[in-house]
Amino acid sequence: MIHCFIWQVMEHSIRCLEEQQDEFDFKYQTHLMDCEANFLSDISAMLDAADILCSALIDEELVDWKRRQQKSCIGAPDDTSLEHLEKWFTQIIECMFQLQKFLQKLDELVGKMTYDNDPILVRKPPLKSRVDTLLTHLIKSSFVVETQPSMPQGRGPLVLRTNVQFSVKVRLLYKVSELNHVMKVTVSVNKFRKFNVLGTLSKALNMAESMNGGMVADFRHLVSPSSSCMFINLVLCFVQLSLSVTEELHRITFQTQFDYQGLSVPLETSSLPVVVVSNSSQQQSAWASVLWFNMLCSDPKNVKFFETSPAATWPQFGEMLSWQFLSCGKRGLDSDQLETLAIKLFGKQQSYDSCKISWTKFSKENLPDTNFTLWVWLDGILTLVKLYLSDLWSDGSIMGFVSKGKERLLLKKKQNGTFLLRFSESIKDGGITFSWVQYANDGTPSVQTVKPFTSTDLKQIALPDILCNFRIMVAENIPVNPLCYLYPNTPKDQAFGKYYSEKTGEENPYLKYLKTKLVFVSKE
Amino acid sequence: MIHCFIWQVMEHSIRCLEEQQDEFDFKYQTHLMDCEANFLSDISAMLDAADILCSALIDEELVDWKRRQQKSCIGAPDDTSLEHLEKWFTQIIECMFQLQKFLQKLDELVGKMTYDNDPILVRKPPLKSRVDTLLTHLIKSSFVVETQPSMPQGRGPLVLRTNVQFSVKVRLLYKVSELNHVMKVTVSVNKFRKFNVLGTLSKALNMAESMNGGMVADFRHLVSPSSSCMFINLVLCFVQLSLSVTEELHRITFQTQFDYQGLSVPLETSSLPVVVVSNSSQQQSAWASVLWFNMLCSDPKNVKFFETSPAATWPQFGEMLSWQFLSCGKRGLDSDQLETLAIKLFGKQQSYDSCKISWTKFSKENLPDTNFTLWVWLDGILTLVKLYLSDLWSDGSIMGFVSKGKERLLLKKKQNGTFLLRFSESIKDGGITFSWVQYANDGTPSVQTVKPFTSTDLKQIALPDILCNFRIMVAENIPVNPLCYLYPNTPKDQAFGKYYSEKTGEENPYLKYLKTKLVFVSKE
DNA sequence: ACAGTTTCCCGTAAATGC
DNA sequence: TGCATTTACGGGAAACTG
Repeated sequence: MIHCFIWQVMEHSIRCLEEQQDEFDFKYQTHLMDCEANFLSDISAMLDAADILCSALIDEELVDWKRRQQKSCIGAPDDTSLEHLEKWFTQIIECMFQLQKFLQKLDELVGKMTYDNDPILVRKPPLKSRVDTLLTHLIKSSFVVETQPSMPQGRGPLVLRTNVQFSVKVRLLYKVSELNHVMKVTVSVNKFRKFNVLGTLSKALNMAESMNGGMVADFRHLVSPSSSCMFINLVLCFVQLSLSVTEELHRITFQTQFDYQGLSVPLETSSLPVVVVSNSSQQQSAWASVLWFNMLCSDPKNVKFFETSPAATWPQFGEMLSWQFLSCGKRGLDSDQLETLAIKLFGKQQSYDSCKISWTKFSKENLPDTNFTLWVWLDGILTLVKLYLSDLWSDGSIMGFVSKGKERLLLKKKQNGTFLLRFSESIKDGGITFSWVQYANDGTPSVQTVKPFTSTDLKQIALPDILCNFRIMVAENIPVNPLCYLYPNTPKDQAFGKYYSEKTGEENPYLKYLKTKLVFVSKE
Repeated sequence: MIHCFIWQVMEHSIRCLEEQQDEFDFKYQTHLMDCEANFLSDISAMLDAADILCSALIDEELVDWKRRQQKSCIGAPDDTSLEHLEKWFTQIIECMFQLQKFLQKLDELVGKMTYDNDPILVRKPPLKSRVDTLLTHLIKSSFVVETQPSMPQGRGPLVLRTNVQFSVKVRLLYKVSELNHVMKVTVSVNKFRKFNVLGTLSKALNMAESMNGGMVADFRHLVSPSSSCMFINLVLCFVQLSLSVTEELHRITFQTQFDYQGLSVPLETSSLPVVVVSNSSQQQSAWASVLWFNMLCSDPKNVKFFETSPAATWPQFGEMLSWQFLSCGKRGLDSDQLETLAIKLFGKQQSYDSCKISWTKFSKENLPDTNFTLWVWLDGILTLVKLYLSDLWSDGSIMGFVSKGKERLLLKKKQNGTFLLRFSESIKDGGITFSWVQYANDGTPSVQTVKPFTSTDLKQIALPDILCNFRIMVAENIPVNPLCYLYPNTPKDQAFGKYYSEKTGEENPYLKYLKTKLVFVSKE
């Protein structure tokens, strides 16, 4: 909303600037001799307007975009398109170049016929310098990382693995075809540990490679070289003593030179901090670091972030968690689910807004009665959802986060055969279980829970099929399926029918054989 | 048997040679002046004996050992220890060096006091030359590849993968501690395709590294370099047009220099042909090539072996197949199983001894009514046996290769619930199925077969557990296990009971949960 | 388009370092 | 010795290449 308004203002301001310029142009053509002083005043006024525009653009819009990009990296559904920014940067920069040209024309005129006290002699140089400063500032700011470093199949950006390709896009927000393929960008990685970028270390900005027409360079490959350490490394190691590899933040820096219209500006930008791992077993904790950094810190240069143990408020943390589920299963966490988690973390409270969770609690200390951390637990569930449960999760069929006590309360109020799906709290790599209510002959309800299914199980048989075919051997040795209604009262087949993979078995060519079916059974 | 005899003869001959030498030594000390001529004759006689010994050793024993090594590479249970050969080579070479020394001593004597027609002047040089020739021949022959190139986790030797380490041992059969760590060996690979050996291209022979005390060098890493082709490659490509990568045979050659006791001999030896693959998906056909080569060809230099389409006789082929099962499951193929295969290949015959199977039939042409070759079929079964059935296979509980017709005949003669295990003929990656006989109320037997289980199934549940828990839902919806006796009449639990993994389920910590069990069921 | 071949790289296991 | 980190590489899939 606010953005829309700002955009309108922006558009309007830029149009004004352009109109001013047209007017100026007209005056220049017709009345130059008469009113030089006026022109200079006009230019000055235009620069005042441009100053304001620039700071709106660079200090607000661009900063906002960078924050949106950061949040988007960790799963927030924010818009990160650069369309508007590119348009504005291009227009303002074009205007400034025009102004620069007018000032040059004035120089030529001055050369032809000058007189004492000519206001141009006195007032022009500071104007020219203002234009140069503005242009330089604009162009420097327009060199940005459009797509943060990421591995093609990685779970998210900003986690890189040695000896595996990654790509990153840098671009100029000033779109001018003359510069296409001309600017060479070089990359470097700060070397806490010993990393080198392999492959082409410099590459030309290339308009064609960008999806939306910007100028782009992409780079690949990070390797641990075999060269020996330098002394400087030892010092850094000392400073970083307590940090693990996945808490080491690295900046990938891009440098290039802007040479155009007589203006020469060295450009530099850098990625958000990246975490470098050597094996995919480290990706889980690497991603935790990326989440934590981008949730809490907007300064990409702050590579010492993890030296101070930073804490998050519950609202920040809950929102970030919700983004993770959004990324993995196209649905965030609802308020009940979030409350279950808040109670798990802080105990029952009036409000959780001022509760804080530390980095240590998130990813270092084990949860009570387990040998894994909060993040390991949640990430196991996220992985399970992503790989095997995304349909059910996005349907909202999985209550997921609900305490055993609350589960019992909920089910006991419902009809026989009502069940719900809940994530295991005691399984490290993600487990999902179901509980159902059944009534004894005397009408007393009892709630039963099955041993949680893990990714190993779900790889074999999809959860809807498990629910469909689950049987309990009752006393007479007759198998019975105790699941009828998904809580609160959706008939099982209505909730899951579309995912049953049954009908199969026909396509197999072994018609002379008896078909077998793999099913889970329980003995009561 | 024959070998034992030869060994005895060898031992004896060497002892004779040594005794002759002692005698000679004695004479030399006491009567030299008297009977030079006799000495020369003695030396000559000794050389005659040594000649015979050498050719027995080099042309027979060493050749036999090399053939045994070749067969052992493809799974034959042959002994490939080098103990005896090392002993004999060492003893003979030591003798020869002694002789050489005596002849040198004679030189010194001749220097002191010579007379015309001294027989030494005339007869000694040819003797010395014979000693040198023999020694050179012995030492050249004693440089051998003790362990053929293989990857640590490879399925067998002689298949190497680019960018994966392999090791190979070369050694001298002449054991002399003075040479330990002195001889540098260099490796090279003939470059049909563009391979380079990375890492240390030369390495010192090292006594310590050998398990049994010989001298050993091992090498690692084969990589495809990025350098461009040479013209010569084009020519070779043309010649090799119809050969696939896995039919390209490469020789790894080792060179070194023997310098000892004034004798200097350049040594060279090479591995059996190796097949180089770039991905494990090529290992199957690579191993087929290695099998075929080493079954049929004893000339390691014959890298053009696959240019002529070589055929094997059924006895050769069947034996080789049996070795494969021996390697994978500690039991070869019995005559019934081999006959089933022979019938499958050649139809019913009186004798299969003169039947031939071509390389094409083995590994190029698809089996009738399938889209895979004979080797792909067999290798799938071998893999299944190795990974999931080695116990049952080595127990002999798996009949495996039996035609459906014969199966029916066998079972119909047996009591109700008799079953047997058979490999699927129609599944590419190995499948095993069971068939059982059951009698209708009127006493007519019928044979039923279940859909084959593949490695995917057996990864989930071991075959003994499948047999134990298999149920058929009979009309009243009551599950019944139709399997009672393993053919001919072993009670099921007696054959498989020791492998049931049941009793488990206790160790899991989810006691509050209902335990589930994954089982295969069939509807009749 | 396509098949043979290689490259890429995930994830397990083992090795290495500290 | 135990834990943190890296290396090795099997095997599935994608990319390459004639």
